[in-house]
Amino acid sequence: MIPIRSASTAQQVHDWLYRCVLRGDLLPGMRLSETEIAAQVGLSRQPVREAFIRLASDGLAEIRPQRGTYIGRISVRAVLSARLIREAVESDLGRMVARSRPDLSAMAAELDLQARADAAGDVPAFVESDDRFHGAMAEAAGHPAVWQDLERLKAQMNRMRHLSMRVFDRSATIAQHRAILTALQAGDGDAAETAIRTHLRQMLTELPEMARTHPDYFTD
Amino acid sequence: MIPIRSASTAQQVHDWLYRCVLRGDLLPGMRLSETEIAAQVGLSRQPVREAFIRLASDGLAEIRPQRGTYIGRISVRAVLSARLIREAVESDLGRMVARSRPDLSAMAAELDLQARADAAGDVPAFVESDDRFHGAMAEAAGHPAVWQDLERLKAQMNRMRHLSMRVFDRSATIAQHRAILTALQAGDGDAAETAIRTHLRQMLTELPEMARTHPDYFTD
DNA sequence: CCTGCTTTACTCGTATGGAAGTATGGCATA
DNA sequence: TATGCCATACTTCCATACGAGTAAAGCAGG
Repeated sequence: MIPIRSASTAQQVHDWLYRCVLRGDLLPGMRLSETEIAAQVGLSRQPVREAFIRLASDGLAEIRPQRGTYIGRISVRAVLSARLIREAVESDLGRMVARSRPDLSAMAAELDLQARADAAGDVPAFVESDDRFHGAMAEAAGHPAVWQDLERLKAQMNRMRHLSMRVFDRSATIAQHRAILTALQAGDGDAAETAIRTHLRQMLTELPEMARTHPDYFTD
Repeated sequence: MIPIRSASTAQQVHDWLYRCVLRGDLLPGMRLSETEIAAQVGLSRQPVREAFIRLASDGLAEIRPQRGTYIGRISVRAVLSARLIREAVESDLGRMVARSRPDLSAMAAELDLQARADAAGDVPAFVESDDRFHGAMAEAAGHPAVWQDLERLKAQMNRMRHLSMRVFDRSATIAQHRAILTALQAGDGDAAETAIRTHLRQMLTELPEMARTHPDYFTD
């Protein structure tokens, strides 16, 4: 028999809240009430409370003792750190891919998806495909586990991107992705690194813009 | 008035357990009982349980529903991922330091500490100074927050190092650190990157060795 | 009108009891 | 002896109750 191993209720609540925060359904600074959520999902406070603890560990919520729990604001510093880490790591991964010349059809497929999502104006689909594009590169480099680690760091970044991708030019992102893929297919490590760094540095201009537009969503 | 804000008891229990795991006082595979720990620290089960949840979020414990909570084994994959990420990030940080030529006395001070700790055979002190050495480089590069992020990923790695540093040649580590510092002081970015990558690749030989020596402490 | 205290309602934090699930040992059986 | 069933003891998980601390509203006094 297949071990379905339904996760604990508290874990399920956490996963639900986690997605809500990343998708922007729960906005920075918003208040989270244990009793309120508990009533919504038909549970007692305890599992909800434990879900909040997990959420705080993710850096997505802030538990202020005896005061209340709030959705954390997007930390500019955290986004910049994650960005720097991504630039360094993905540069190395890109070089590995360029050297070993693996199959890159997965990345190409995501590129097509992005074009369609852009045309349809489906922002969530675009952002998710963007993620999978970079994940596919890590996979092609033979280090899928590294992408798992980056996912955690990227949490804060993703929240911003769900906002910024509504505003900024998505076709520019697609062009940058295409440049990366072309360099990788050509096996040109230097060009790949350059393209990757250029692409990820795009965020350095987007971030201050978003922080200016939505000052109450950001901190630091 | 200074907001002392004594952390919640659950948080204190978590911090205590966290240190115990990293120092190796709690060994991989060991069983953690809510009731037992609760009795030890004179609390009820609930705060201990919440501490376990935090510990699981850190990847240091594994909660098996209705079965028990166990200290997680050291994931070889996680260590390799963290190592790859560190190599990429610290290479970039090293280049930044070499370019901007900031004050590096903090790194030099840690180097001295390591020599003394090695002579005294104080392994924990050595490992902690090793950490601060790398942290000081991130600080010198102007990105202390990046090191904060790496600390989380390094958790699994540190557990291994507390084991391996008892076995392997610590003077070799010191020599590698000296090479890094020398390159940084000279402002030689290429040499710094080479030294950093060489240093961090040392782990690629140590890890399989440790996994072979302590097979029941590792997984993957 | 403004200031300061008091009350009140709310929050999170902890303790405890019961429910559901799992592993283990003993026992009957082949 | 080997095997399968079953009762028991143990675990985590959830619900509930109580306590401590905070914040804000109401009110008295200037």
